[in-house]
Amino acid sequence: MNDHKRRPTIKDIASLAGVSIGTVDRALHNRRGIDPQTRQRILTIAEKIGYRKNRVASILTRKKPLVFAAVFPQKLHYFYDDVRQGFKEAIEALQDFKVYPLVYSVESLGQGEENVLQKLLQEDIDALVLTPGHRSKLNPLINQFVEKNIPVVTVSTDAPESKRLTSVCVNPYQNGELAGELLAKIVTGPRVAIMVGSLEIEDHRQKVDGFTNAFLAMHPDGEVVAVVENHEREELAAQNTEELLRKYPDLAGIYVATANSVAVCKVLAEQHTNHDIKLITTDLFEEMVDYLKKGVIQATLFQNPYRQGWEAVNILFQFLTEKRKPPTHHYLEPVVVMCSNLDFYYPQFKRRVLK
Amino acid sequence: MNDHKRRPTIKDIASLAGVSIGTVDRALHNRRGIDPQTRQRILTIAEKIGYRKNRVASILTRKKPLVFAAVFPQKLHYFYDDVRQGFKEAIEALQDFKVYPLVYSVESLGQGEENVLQKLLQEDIDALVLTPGHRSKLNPLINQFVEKNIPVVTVSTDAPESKRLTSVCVNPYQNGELAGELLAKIVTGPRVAIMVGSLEIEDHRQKVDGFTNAFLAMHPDGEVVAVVENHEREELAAQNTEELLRKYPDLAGIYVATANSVAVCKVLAEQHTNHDIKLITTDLFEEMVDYLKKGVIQATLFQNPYRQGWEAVNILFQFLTEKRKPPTHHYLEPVVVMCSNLDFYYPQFKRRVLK
DNA sequence: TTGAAAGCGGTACCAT
DNA sequence: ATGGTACCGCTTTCAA
Repeated sequence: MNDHKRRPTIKDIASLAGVSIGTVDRALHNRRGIDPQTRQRILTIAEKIGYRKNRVASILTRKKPLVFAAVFPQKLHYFYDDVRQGFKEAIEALQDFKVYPLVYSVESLGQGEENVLQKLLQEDIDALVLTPGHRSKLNPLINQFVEKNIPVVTVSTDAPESKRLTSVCVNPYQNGELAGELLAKIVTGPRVAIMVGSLEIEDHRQKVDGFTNAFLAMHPDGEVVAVVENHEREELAAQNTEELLRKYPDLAGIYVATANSVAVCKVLAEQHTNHDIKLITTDLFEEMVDYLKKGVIQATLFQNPYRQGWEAVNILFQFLTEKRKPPTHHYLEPVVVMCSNLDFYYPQFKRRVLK
Repeated sequence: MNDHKRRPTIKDIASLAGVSIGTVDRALHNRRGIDPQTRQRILTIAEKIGYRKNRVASILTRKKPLVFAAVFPQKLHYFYDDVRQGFKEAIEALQDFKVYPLVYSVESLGQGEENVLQKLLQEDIDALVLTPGHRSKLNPLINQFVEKNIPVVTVSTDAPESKRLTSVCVNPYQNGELAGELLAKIVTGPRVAIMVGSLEIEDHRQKVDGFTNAFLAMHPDGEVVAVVENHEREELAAQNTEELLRKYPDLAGIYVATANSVAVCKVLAEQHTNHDIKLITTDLFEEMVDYLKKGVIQATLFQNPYRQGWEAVNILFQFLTEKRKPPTHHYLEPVVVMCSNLDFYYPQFKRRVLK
């Protein structure tokens, strides 16, 4: 177990096989210009002595840098800025391996992504990270990159029908479940409501499903009395909230499955004296901190945007440098954030850089 | 921002300064045998062109492997096996950098650590990771390693008076706070109790403090009616629990700040019909899973032992390869684990390996 | 004090 | 089809 025996190198293989290191390289990398016999012999030897290539050395000899391109939205700063930051810092940590960032922005999710991707298709990049807004339009574009041998990883949103390598995100269904379980435990009455951005959005629908299932499973006589859409508009969110309060005077909890929860908080903070409504929200940004501390928000489910960007880079790096194929989804854990662990995640959870 | 300009190398510095790369190396590493004038000149140039050494290349030239030694307990398998696993896999991921593990075990925390460390002092190791049991006895030993220029990182427990580089752990006070806040939100009555292993243990005492403060702050008329010690003995834990139930028929919650919570669960599961007691526990292992699913345990605070081992390795690696000094404490986030996010952490949370 | 050169473990390209 | 060798960026040793 405590082995520090020297790792075998191509030289070892070469001398064992009685050939040059050039030939060994040919055999190992399936290059042409080598006798199938010798290749087989070399591969057998390599296998036998447990050869594994030294990535450090092989990277050192790479002449062209690896360029990792990214396309992220600007709007919803609190979220995508963190994704971008994670992306950049992950690359920064890989600088010794000659990895460089090439970052593009679109105004908001789904706005002009095609243009940027078209432009990127001309550039000489080695990998692509993006948050696809319009899947149906983007799928063919994504596939074009893949066909050019440029792996693509989606972040936070997905384009599952495309040939992207993997998707880094928090499983929305699980996220909903966690919210449902938590609210079921906190709530003092059986009736709760859900607010989403839009039920058209797959992510939001899945959160609703996960929440509903978990809440009903955990709460003996629980009931989800309403699912309302705020279409990411503050006034509508406020209006919806007031309506909920009026319509269900005994409402015991609300789960806001989209990031736009501030309007809800405002309404609840004002009406606070009359109702005892437990609020579970999604994501984390500045305006929420006070509401968390004041107890208007009981807990929020954090999706770790910084880490999403970070992980995307590392998945791609591993794929490019050692052909390691990731599973089709790379799910991060949703995190229950309350007052006492807020500091870990706000203003921004800096993953301690590994290596 | 999108720079892929080639990073400057010592060669660049050399030609700019009109010296050989050997001299540049001497200047950069403060080696002897160089004119202070030239050194200064070289350092200025390096600074000006923003030189940063390529760790990949420098590691490649290292002839001797780095040996990372570890001493972990065997008992409390569910916890220390994960720490060990994290330690090993982190090193595995660094194998291209010629890092090798040297793992020793002691039977349980504080049992015979001195012997093992004495033995290790003779060996040619480059770094040491351990879970110090008896601090007072271990401090001088730890310092001996440090004085031999072998950095030491403590994991999960600490030896703060020693010269260890840093300690990787979950801040027990924060852990307690999180428990307190959570229980305050879940509980249906004001009176709760705490069970620890022993109040002699700093870690447990801090959890008690953190819990108490947070619970009282969050719960308007909350009251911590008892703090009992189970001395990590099942019978005692069971006995204590029964006593609590008898003495405080209105008990609304229990926080078990030590890992030994199964006995408590058993008692509560039996008495379940009479009392509505919310239970928050610590750590996660097999026997707890059922109790979580049945709702006997409301939530448990996971301390991510796997990641603790992993992080220790990477902190040491960074320290050794780039002199990066970590802060005196490396706190990991305590994680709220309930049914719906259990899968991420059990049987064992495998951090997706980065790079 | 300084320079030159070998070598780490691969890759790439030339020559044979 | 195969061998030889320069080179990536740095460390280390040996000469000068």
